[in-house]
Amino acid sequence: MERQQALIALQALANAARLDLLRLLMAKGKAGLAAGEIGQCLGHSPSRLSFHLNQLEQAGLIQSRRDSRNVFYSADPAGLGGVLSYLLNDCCMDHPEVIACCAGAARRAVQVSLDPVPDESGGMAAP
Amino acid sequence: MERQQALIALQALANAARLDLLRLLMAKGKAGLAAGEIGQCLGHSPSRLSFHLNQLEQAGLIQSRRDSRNVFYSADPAGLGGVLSYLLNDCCMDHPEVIACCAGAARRAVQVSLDPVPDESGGMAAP
DNA sequence: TCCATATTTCAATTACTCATGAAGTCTTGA
DNA sequence: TCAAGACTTCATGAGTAATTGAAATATGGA
Repeated sequence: MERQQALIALQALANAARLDLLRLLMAKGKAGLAAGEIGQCLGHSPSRLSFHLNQLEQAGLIQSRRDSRNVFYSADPAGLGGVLSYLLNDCCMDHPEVIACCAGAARRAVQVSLDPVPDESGGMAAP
Repeated sequence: MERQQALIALQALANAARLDLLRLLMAKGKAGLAAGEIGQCLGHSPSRLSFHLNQLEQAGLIQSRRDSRNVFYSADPAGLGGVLSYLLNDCCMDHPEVIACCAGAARRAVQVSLDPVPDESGGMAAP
């Protein structure tokens, strides 16, 4: 991820309404949630909600798909992953202490995403 | 790290000048850099620089100490670590796919900071 | 076709962030 | 104690972001 893209994503994250939104969508997984349901969950007006959803989508942090009358929004894990990766690798140059501070998460990360790999015969991580 | 604190840190990060600042200070390590030198490196006016340094300090991302006439600023690795940890753990609930996206960093993280992770199947896909 | 539901867009307003330059504080050395 | 250096703070103005409510755009069903 490039600096400019990371900056856009950080700006998207730097807002309470949007952070709540992302958190909710992360919890809901791939299926996501219809805009109306999100609005009910968080108590936002339709236009306010639409505004923030749009910001998050522009930033590559969420995705949308239309299903009949509803528009379903879901978190894009790669988007947030990219931001984290940018901060960790590029901005901090993998500074050991930064890493140590989120090592709990990082460790689970490795165990979750890397451990179950049986061999490397062309097999990639299965996300 | 709590949501409110994470939000403040994200707001601090969501600015090009401050991201550059943090990156520079990360590179300079514990010793840090005097405000004047930073200003020369990045070409900011004193008041502009002071404004952004203050934002970063309020957010817990950098620290300052006075040494004679100079004020030295240095990155606080725990601060950024906290934000990353918040995003990874609390916001994403350790979502495997998010984690996979920064697994390269995470993996180095674990290797650098923690006892060895039991994974010798070697060639993981580096994202 | 007409209506109801779901969501987005628009315009206006308010609130906030950032840059600038002048003035102020702190510290050191003459 | 005075002057200079190194920063910070303050006041102002420009630009940007966020909220609101009304109007517009889809979509599906009677």
